[in-house]
Amino acid sequence: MNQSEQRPDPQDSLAHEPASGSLSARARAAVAPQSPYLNGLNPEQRAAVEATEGPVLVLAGAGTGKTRVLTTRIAHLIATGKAYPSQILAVTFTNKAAREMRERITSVIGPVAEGMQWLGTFHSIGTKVLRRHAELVGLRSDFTILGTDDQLRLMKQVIEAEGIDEKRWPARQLAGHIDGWKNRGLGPDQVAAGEAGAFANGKGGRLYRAYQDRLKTLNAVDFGDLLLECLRLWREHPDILEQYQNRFRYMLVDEYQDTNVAQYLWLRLLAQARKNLCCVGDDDQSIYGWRGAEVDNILRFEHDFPGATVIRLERNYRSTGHILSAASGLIAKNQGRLGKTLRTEDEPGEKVSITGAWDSEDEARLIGEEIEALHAKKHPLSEIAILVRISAQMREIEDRLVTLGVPYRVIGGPRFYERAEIRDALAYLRVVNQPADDLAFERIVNVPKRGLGDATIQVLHNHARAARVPLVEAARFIVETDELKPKPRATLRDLLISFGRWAKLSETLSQSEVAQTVLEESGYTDMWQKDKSADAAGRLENLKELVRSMEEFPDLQSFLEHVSLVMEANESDTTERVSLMTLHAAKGLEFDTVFLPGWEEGLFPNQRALDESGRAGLEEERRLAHVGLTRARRRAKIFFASNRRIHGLWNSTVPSRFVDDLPETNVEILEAPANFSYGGSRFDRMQPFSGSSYQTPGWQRAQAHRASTDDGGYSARRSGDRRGPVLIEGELVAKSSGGSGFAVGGRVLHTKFGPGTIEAVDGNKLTVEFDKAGRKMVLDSFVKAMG
DNA sequence: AAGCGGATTTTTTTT
DNA sequence: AAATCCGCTT
Repeated sequence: MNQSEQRPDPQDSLAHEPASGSLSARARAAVAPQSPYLNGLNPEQRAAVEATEGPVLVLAGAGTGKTRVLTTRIAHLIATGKAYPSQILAVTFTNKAAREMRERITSVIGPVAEGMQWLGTFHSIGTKVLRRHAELVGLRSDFTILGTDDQLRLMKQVIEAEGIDEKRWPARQLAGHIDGWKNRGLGPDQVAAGEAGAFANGKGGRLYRAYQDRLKTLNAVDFGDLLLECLRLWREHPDILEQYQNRFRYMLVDEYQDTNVAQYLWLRLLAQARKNLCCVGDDDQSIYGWRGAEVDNILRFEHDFPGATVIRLERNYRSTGHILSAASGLIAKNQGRLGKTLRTEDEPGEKVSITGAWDSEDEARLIGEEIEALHAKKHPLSEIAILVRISAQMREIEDRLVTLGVPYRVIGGPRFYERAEIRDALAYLRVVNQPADDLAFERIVNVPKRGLGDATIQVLHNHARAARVPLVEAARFIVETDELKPKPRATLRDLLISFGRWAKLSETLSQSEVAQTVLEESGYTDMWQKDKSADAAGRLENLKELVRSMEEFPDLQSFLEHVSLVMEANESDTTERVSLMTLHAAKGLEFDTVFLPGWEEGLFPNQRALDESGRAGLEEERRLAHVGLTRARRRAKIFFASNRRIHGLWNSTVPSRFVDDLPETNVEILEAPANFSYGGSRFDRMQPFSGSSYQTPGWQRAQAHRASTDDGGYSARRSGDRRGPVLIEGELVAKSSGGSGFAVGGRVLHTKFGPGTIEAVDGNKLTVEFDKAGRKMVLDSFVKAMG
């Protein structure tokens, strides 16, 4: 990064004492007494900017100007001379957020902001710290950062080395455990024995330790280590911790609700000394609990940092009245929250619409029609987003958009550097750069296929382990023996010669030229050119992009660093398109019009989230709904379908409880079949949420299971074997199903499932044994009584 | 060593 | 329905 040349700045002498009282600082403060950057802030925002000393928690609801507060606060610290740019630690979660913040600070106070060398993600800052003190935690400063795939490969090796059946105890699962431990700041020695023992008959802790040992041998770390090793470093070397505590006069954290325990500990160590820690976040937007984020961190802030100032930003500058009230009403149903009430001075605007569709295809069709109508009214497509709960919902919507010729773009998906072709290309470069990189070598030794399969690799491994040398070294030895069959032996020899040649090349050619050559001569480019699958062209495109982007870096080392932590696909596509993404990917974005399909029980709230995390899971799902709604500036449109195919099977579904959580005055029901009438649906849920009944096997699975195993007669069923609370019946049936009067034993005809016999009546839901389709639960409006 | 076919699995995703 | 994985065959 560019270092600031503007003025003397104690950037590299960590021991240099702060200079807030210095003449230069005071002089600089005097230059800008008016602080023009503070203009236009509302009182709360201004308070958040000016409360520079001590712990501060800024609870910033959606659309309340959070980023503005954060950037202005940094500008304020610098402009008033309270700190040099290099003395401010500013942490974000994504590189994108870090980049945007840097840009915005620059636009407020100019290029001084370039001197903020400690603005970045937890991981990039952790990397920086570790590289400086690598030897103290048993690494060399040029350690490599492993991606998920390398990690998995390594774990497989560890599991096998311990003589454990990888099929019974999959590496993926172990990776999950280790990841979880690292998220919680636990090293191999700190994991509770009972917990570690749950994996592989008590070998969990041992595998964790073995994995860490292997990482050290390879001079590698995984993402979790970037934080964990910092913790260890600081705990074991208080003098070094002190240097950092002195350096970081002010600390800021964005999206605090997403921090995990390790990150919390990391921050706490640093903040202990000066306590100038400002955390900005929104407990109502915590949606990453499933990957270790602890909402508790934000809920407990005042407790953890006594004397903390808490500032609430509740003025929303994004959405119109109805949307905001709908979102507020929804989130108010959550128990565990600090409580904020968003308000707007904007007009009420359109109500949030709720549309019932017959099935998911119908739903996609309705959305497509509305988009076309909006487009016809000159609504820019780039201001329209469709937010889904799970990626699987995208396909049908994409199909529809393609049919209609509506241009769209999918946001999210696999990251550029996670793609196989990029990882492969990088692996080649890693081996050229550092032949001892076993993981990289193993990855590409047989890509493209050269006939060096498992058997050959095994031989290499055996020698490498016996002689305690890297695989490449072992390979050099083996090709001189006759241990391998002639063919693989010759192939391997050729490959080694190639690597030698490429390494020489890198002395004279530029990095990107070397990459180009390696990819061509190794046959890698060729492999994709011969590939006839649909995405082969895209992959070649990505490889080109990779080679091109290398030109911007002085050496391979810094490029690899960049790529393992930062690199993203370039999204410089400015064409007019509708955006399609998951709700998770939508956080932080906003659009004029937002479509929210799939608000059905089981899908959203997601059944699995409920099964695995109970009430906490439900609340996180509700926060997700809240995030979805608050993405909309002027129009939010909710959809649900009565039939949806899940894993290839048609299921009839029931509107999400979140639909019922919306205040009636802020919504309008469109095209809803009679029985979806809003007032009624809130009273006749299939199964009101009540802890115990939702605990384990998912309601739907339980339902399905019951349907398939319980083939007893009516008597058993009629005698009230229905689990869970008793539902209000009768009244609504009479009201909504009018003359139909469905009764147990009656014959009905369903548009999709054909004829069947009613097994049970439950409000406006019927359990029907269909002649062809088996037992299903359907809404009575979708069947006709048969004579 | 590689490729086919049956079996199994199926959320959300950053670094 | 689809994609991925695993094991068996060639």
